[in-house]
Amino acid sequence: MLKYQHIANELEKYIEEHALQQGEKLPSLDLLMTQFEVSKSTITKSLDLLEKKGIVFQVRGSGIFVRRHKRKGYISLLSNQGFKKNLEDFHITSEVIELDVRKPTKEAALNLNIELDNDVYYVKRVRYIHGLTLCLEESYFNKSIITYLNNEIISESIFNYISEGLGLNIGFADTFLHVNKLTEEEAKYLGLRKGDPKLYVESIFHLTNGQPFDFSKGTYNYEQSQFFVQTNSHFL
Amino acid sequence: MLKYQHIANELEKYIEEHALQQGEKLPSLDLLMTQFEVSKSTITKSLDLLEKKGIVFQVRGSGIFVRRHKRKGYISLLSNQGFKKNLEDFHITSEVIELDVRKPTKEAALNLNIELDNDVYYVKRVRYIHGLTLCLEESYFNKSIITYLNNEIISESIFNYISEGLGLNIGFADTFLHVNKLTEEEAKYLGLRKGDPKLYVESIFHLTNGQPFDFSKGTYNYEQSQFFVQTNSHFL
DNA sequence: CAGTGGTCTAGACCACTAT
DNA sequence: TAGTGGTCTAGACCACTGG
Repeated sequence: MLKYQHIANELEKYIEEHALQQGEKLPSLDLLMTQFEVSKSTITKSLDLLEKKGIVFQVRGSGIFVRRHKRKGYISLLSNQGFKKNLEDFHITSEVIELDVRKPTKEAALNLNIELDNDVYYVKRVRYIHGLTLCLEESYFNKSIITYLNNEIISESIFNYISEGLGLNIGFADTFLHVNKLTEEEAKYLGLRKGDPKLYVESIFHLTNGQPFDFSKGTYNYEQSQFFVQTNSHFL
Repeated sequence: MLKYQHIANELEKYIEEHALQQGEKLPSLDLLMTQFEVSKSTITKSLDLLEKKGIVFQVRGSGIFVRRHKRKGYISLLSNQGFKKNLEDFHITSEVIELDVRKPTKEAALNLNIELDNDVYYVKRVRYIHGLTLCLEESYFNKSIITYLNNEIISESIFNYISEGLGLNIGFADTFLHVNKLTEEEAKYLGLRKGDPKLYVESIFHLTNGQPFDFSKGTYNYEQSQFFVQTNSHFL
């Protein structure tokens, strides 16, 4: 493991275990340098990583502080992997409705950057949070990248299988959000009524080399839809 | 201006002016080093910044590539500053409904981390996008930080005034999203009907030193609500 | 195996904060 | 003005990609 990643993990663990709250101060750069026996740049890199993740903020001339909001029960729009990572805190389960190999729709082909006669894995699932319907999701996986899927895999964490099982490196994702009214079919799956509000989410996931491998469309139950996003300074 | 910021700006401008598309390659690190006459770390820092912003992605052993999605008309949930920055592309206007100094609600006091008897500026606005109602927004500004506001300022960009006019450094924000049904009052302001879907957004903005200065609650017109978020590798 | 990006170091110097 | 974080350099060495 890389030094700066290791240090970042240690610091994150430290914050977690000591239940540090927003605004609490971490040791100074100098101290961390000597404690971890690395150069200043390496510590800086660790802290930049934690800052990107929204876990700390650094104030020149003052110190390094914990960043942590107070609200519980919100799902991060960023720490995502089809949301699995923080779903461990959330008891998420899935019911698979369809799984097969087929040709992509025009829309899927466009978003996956493939031809209409290439194969994709098509997955349709209902996902539950604490036993309540969270969303109805359709996914298209580029079969020339994701070469094999089965029922067991997609009931668990697909993204974990992609990294560990297939040895692929997941890079980045683009996510598009709309608010709209439920259709009759969607309402049925979610246990709501036609015309009720929905959050509609499309995501395109890419490997580190930029190739899109997953195009997903999800319709979220508005009653369970509490999301949050952390924004950093360079955006403001 | 810092070197790495300057270089990042130049590269961003270059990508913009040459209308480079997703996947197009930028010059190698070595080339950039010699062109800009800086050390490798400085170039790396520039590129890391652009990567954070979702403008490029780097592939070890291969090169530096432009990252850019294809969809138009989406508002970034991150490049926000109350959304002003990318609103320049969007012709946003505001109508001020209320502006006064008052005591905060419990909710506002909690989120701004102040006492109930401290003063806040209260601002209520309807915001329009291309002349259509985008959202109804209520904001609470900590008056001990934002010492003065008037109608002219809040019709323009509040955040610009805070940085330029007041010389304050805006640091980071936490944003919480819900989907729900419009109340009668909200529907009236947005020109929709009671019970229609809404996106409800709460944001807490902080200075670089971690002090919250603005708590805002916005109700978005679902017909104009198209948002996107870019996720980077360290989250996946 | 050549080219390209990533990690890490040691150290100089700068900019801001708190007291 | 002491303490603390931020920028920048020059260079060594590592890890991955692609022909």
